[in-house]
Amino acid sequence: MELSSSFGMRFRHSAIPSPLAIPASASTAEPHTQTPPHRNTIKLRSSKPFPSARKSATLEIQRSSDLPSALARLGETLTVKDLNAALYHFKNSNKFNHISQLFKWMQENKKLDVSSYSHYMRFMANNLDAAEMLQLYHSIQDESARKNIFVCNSVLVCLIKKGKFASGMKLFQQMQLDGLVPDTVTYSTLLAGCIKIENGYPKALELIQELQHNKLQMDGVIYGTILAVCASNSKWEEAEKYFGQMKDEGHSPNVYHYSSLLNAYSTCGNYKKADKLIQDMKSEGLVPNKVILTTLLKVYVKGGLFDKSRELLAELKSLGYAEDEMPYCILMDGLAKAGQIHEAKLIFDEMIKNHVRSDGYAHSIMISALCRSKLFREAKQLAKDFETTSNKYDIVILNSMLCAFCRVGEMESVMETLKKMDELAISPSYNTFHILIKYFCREKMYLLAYRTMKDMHSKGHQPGEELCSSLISHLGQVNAYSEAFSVYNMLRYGKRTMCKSLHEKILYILLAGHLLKDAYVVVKDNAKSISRPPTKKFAIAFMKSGNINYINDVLKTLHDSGYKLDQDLFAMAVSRYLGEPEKKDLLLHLLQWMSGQGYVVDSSTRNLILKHSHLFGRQLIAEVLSKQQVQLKHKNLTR
DNA sequence: GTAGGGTTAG
Repeated sequence: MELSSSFGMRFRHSAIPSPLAIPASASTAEPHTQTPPHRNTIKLRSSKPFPSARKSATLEIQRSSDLPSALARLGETLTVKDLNAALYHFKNSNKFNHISQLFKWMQENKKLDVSSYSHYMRFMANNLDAAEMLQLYHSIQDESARKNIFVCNSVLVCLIKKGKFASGMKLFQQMQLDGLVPDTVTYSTLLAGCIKIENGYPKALELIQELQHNKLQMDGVIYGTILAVCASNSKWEEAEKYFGQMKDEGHSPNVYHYSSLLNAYSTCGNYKKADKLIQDMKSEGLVPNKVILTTLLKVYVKGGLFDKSRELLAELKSLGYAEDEMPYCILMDGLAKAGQIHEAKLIFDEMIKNHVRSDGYAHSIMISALCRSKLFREAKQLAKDFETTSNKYDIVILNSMLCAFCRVGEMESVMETLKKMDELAISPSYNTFHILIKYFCREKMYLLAYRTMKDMHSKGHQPGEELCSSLISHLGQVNAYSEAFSVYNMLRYGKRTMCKSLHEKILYILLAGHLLKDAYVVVKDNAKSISRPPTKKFAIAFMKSGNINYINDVLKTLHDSGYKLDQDLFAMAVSRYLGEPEKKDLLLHLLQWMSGQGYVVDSSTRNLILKHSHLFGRQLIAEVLSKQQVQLKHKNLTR
């Protein structure tokens, strides 16, 4: 079930309309059967006819408002070079729709060369998504274009910009197999992809090694990129190493290099090194810019130097570098995380007073910080303020608001926020679900919490163990046994690790609900994590009322897991079998198995079996039991 | 006339 359907609404899953949709006229334009009149006449009149005809045709194409028909009329006149120039022209006048129409025509009419592809890919890097770019690349017939360095780099730039590092790397490897010889641009492009990915540093190192193996020289941009990778992976020592190496090789660092090294110092808040770096930078004649000073603020904040941070923020303001919310966000987030929530709020208030541009980050930080400090009413008030003053929503601000509304228990505002999410076609995230499920649990709406978790799971989010564990307990308490088991299974078959005690917890719940078959699955898969008392409880329950066909299996499973079976269990099993004579084979099987494992039935059970032996075949029963007797005597003798 | 690098929330 859908999360939103709990509230009588649905999240839309509308496909994003492509801004590049090509009008049908582009491909279905009437072919012009008539030869344009001026073409032949010019040809006859002039000894150098084409340049001027082409020039006017090029101009007409460039100015055309109906590009497809202009192309149908004049396209033939133009050379590939002219068409490439037109692409360039459209790019300069930001006519991206024309670029795609023209390129499509060039493809259909096979009037394109290597630079048509590389230019088009460059120009459209922001307008095409990764899949479209890949499709375009793979559609290139011309082998020399497919392994051209400009073309390959352009495709890779697009993939990396769209955050598709893995597919970029895969394509890169394929390109090399196809004969591409990568250059430093290729490597800096791929390295840039390592900045944003998890664990990017080792991947960056591999690329650097490969670059060196290919006898390519590291240049200023490569150094800039690896410094950024170091910074985003909190590796300031490595960043220092590259910074020094770069200078040793004669590349003088620019503000980018300084800002990355500075950023590398920020994670650990090493303000001494940061101050020294700023001094070095100034003595090299470089002037700290907005980014440098904002990053320095981050260093001070991380280092806990809040007075110095406030001074620096004042300096940023006086320089006109605090016109958007970022420096305020850095400081207030740091203050809040250091427990100085009221100091943080002062910075926030100052920001509001100064009418600083905001995309909602500041509100999101403050609302979350207030919630963390359990100041829910203030958090809710800010969420309400944001609603009235802004219309810039994203999933993070929506989650912050939702959290605040949930914490003060304002169901109506919660619903409004979910509705807004739906209207804006912003999909709920992992955090959205967590916030809602926690809220429903607090409100004792356990089945709604359960349905929300099902929804979450079906959308590909793996709920956290703590939340699952608490929901399992609550569902158990309200006798929702199979729902509890369903939550357990989401964890069990998810990628996350789970605490061993959960197996016992669900086992008790399943036993309370008499879901013995499910209980057996839990015991079978996790016998080693379950202690003796619940195992015993399970064994007794199963012998009493579990499916008779599985009784032997259960006993064997318990035995194999190291559980010592006692006489009571055998007595119960035997009495079940005696009640259903058609299961006599199972009883015989059990008695034989017992002999094999050194178990013996006690005398009263033995007598009971003998009393009913006519049902099973006296001879057989006598044989099996006497075998057990021999064993018993042997056992007593050796004791 | 085409290509590559830096800062913010959960």
